[in-house]
Amino acid sequence: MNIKQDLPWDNPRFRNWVAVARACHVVERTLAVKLAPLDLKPAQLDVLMNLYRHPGMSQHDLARRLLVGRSNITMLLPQLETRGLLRREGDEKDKRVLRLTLTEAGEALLMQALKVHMTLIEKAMSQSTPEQCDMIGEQMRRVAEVLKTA
Amino acid sequence: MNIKQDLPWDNPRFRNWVAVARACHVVERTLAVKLAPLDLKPAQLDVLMNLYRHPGMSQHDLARRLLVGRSNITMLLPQLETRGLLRREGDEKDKRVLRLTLTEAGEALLMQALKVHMTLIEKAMSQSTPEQCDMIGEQMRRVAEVLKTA
DNA sequence: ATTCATTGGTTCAAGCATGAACATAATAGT
DNA sequence: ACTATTATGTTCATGCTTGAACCAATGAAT
Repeated sequence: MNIKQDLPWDNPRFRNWVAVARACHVVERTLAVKLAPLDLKPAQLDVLMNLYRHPGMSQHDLARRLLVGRSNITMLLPQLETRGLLRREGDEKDKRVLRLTLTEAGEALLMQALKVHMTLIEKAMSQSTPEQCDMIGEQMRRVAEVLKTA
Repeated sequence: MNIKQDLPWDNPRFRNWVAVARACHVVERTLAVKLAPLDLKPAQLDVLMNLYRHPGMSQHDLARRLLVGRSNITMLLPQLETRGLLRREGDEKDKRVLRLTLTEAGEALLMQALKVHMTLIEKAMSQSTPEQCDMIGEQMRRVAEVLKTA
């Protein structure tokens, strides 16, 4: 009858998820600091990474991949475009969509930023064995999957 | 010599961390939606949770625990205070600090919000065995620990 | 063909988080 | 006792993200 009997803090799943969230927060924050010398924010790095792996993406595709709103992309891209890091070119077939590709400069900056990002992640995950690391990734992919229908 | 040889996407640690970040993002977003009926944001819930577990905290302590700037707390609290969810009272000994405590209403709302949060986390982590879950929590605590000195 | 609905993108106002600059209180060094 | 340093909290300007309203292009239905 005591409501405090099943408080979340006694629940392993809850306690452990809090740890996940905190770790993410710390990594994000640290990444922002480490990227500052390149004049890049984590969100912008995400854009460059996705365009590198999927050249010719539309803005809508990019938004869905980054889990953000379309308007966010609209606000984000001009900064990168005027810096000459990417190109936006209208699609021939469908005059609504804008195809996005990295420029040479964009790729070059991305490579620098990736080095920073990699180093950080290496350090963060250095405590886990490869098996543990894979297991974590596997479970987290399931989390995202499960919540798609929620 | 090929720069693409050790691109991050071929690195298990990197790939798996991306999964962690995405899962966090999805959970955060879903939580925001589920909390909307209570007129609570995730950040506000974090405040209530921490005050429940550590009554009499100062604003500075709260900020550090939430991994957030002090000014953020200053901006966040008035909303909750005017809603009658918490009290801010000056410390007797040290006239700089403000001691924070939940009100009855604050605790009541917290309990409702916790039910929502719990349900979400249960669903998210339902795919993991207790052992996997504990291992994940353990590794993530280490991540946060390792990056304190970075 | 002509509507009607859908889709890609933009604009805009509002809400949050941040960091720097500030004010005040406490403390340490002399 | 007096100055200098540190610590708590606030203010403010800036920038990011969001969601709703909007426009233009496409596709579907009759």
